Amino acid sequence: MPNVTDVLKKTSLFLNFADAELEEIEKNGKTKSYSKGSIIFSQGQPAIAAYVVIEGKVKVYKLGSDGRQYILHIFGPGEIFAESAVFAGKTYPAFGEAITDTTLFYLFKDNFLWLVEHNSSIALKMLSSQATRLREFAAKIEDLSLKEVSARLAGFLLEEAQKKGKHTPKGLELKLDMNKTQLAAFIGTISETLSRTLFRFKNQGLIEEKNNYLIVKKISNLKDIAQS
Amino acid sequence: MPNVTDVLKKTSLFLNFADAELEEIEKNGKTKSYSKGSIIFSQGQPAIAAYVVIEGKVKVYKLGSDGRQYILHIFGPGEIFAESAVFAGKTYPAFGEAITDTTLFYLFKDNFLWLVEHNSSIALKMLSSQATRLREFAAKIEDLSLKEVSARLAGFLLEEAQKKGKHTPKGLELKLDMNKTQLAAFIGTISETLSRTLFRFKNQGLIEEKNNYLIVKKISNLKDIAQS
DNA sequence: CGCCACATTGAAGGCAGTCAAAGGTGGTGG
DNA sequence: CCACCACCTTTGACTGCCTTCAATGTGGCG
Repeated sequence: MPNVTDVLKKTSLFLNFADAELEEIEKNGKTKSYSKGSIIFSQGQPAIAAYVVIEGKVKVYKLGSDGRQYILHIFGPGEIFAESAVFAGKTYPAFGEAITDTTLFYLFKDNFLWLVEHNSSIALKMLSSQATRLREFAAKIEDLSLKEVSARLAGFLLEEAQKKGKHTPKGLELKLDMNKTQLAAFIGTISETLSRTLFRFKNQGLIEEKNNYLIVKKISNLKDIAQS
Repeated sequence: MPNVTDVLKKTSLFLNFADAELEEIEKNGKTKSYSKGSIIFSQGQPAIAAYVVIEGKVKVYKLGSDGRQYILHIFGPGEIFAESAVFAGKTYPAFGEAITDTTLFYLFKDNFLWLVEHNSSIALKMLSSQATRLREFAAKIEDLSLKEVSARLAGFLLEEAQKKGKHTPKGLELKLDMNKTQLAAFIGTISETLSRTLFRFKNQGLIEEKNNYLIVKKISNLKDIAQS
């Protein structure tokens, strides 16, 4: 397991913090591990803490009455989540689940609020990161409301390729950090439809798939599809 | 036109502010009027200010490539909007348009950021209100992804009825503060589909419509529909 | 090898968007 | 006061994307 302090140091919120401050924060929180598939919090539970991912991956999702999920976000090491539930001061508005074996650091509500209140640098960073998330959500709403699945998938592929694609002779290579059922839930559809849409993209030569790797080949065509 | 100071006093952000502080804020901003249909800002423009509605109504919306709109929010007197664009520090992520004749107060970026930085009470209020908006957006995403139009409409009616419905012998009476085309865009559909769905609700005796007023009659049935 | 979760493929059906046209309503000016 | 016009709302017929249901394929692991 990675060192907790090391990871906290790298979370954007605590960048440039003195060691003593971090030590204080760490002393007031706790560390807990979850095995793959464990529920971290459920929608409707009182929000008792925000979390920093030390190791592993966490999905935050909404559940439909028929059991279908919509994945709002997947968080990895160094990222903080569920802060806004703490600020809104009520209950968690979604579910949190470990999708790999995961270790989390707890920032308990009262301590965290105190920290924000007495540290305007943190407050501003929080505001900025919340604003960014708000922007992401607005984009998601736009996509869901105005675009069809192929456009959403193309948009996702472009974003991922840009964020962490590796250049190869054939195109931008990228590895998904979730399985396809989860990807389907992330772009607001189901695995069958995703499968068919990917097939069409492959047929058109836009992408290629090779043992768990996707190769994005025709960026500009994908951009056209993502537009409309 | 209502008095600007009076309205600012009532915006949640500035509650309990001393007169001198408000005066300072007002001195640093400006007031501007828009006629119905005017664009206040466009998606992609640099965010220069946040706004407080003094009078009128403003819709904030996303535009699809085919011209269809999705309305993210409608703001009325005393509400602040576009703050998060200022915090994210980039461009406006959506369009803002006056849907009635409207007067706005401008909180210019630098002044506003200074204010937040030097006033932890404002920072916390902002965080809380952003968290609430985030929660609203998450609910919208859930609805769009997991529910069909009738469920979204039922949910909207219930929320509105609860928020500002007046009790009458026939049921909860409420007046929409937008036209039906806008309502359609708000719940993620188009006016034709909204019209048909409302017709079905009327047929089932769930609601009644009378010269611009809606009467919500069977709350529990609507709740069932909103669920699934 | 057999189990299980995940992925793919096929067929069928429905919800909702598109296109088109006919009401309805409010505002303006003659 | 009424005629006209622009805009919104409603209704009808049609199309298509996506979900649903069902069956088969695949890969990892005990």
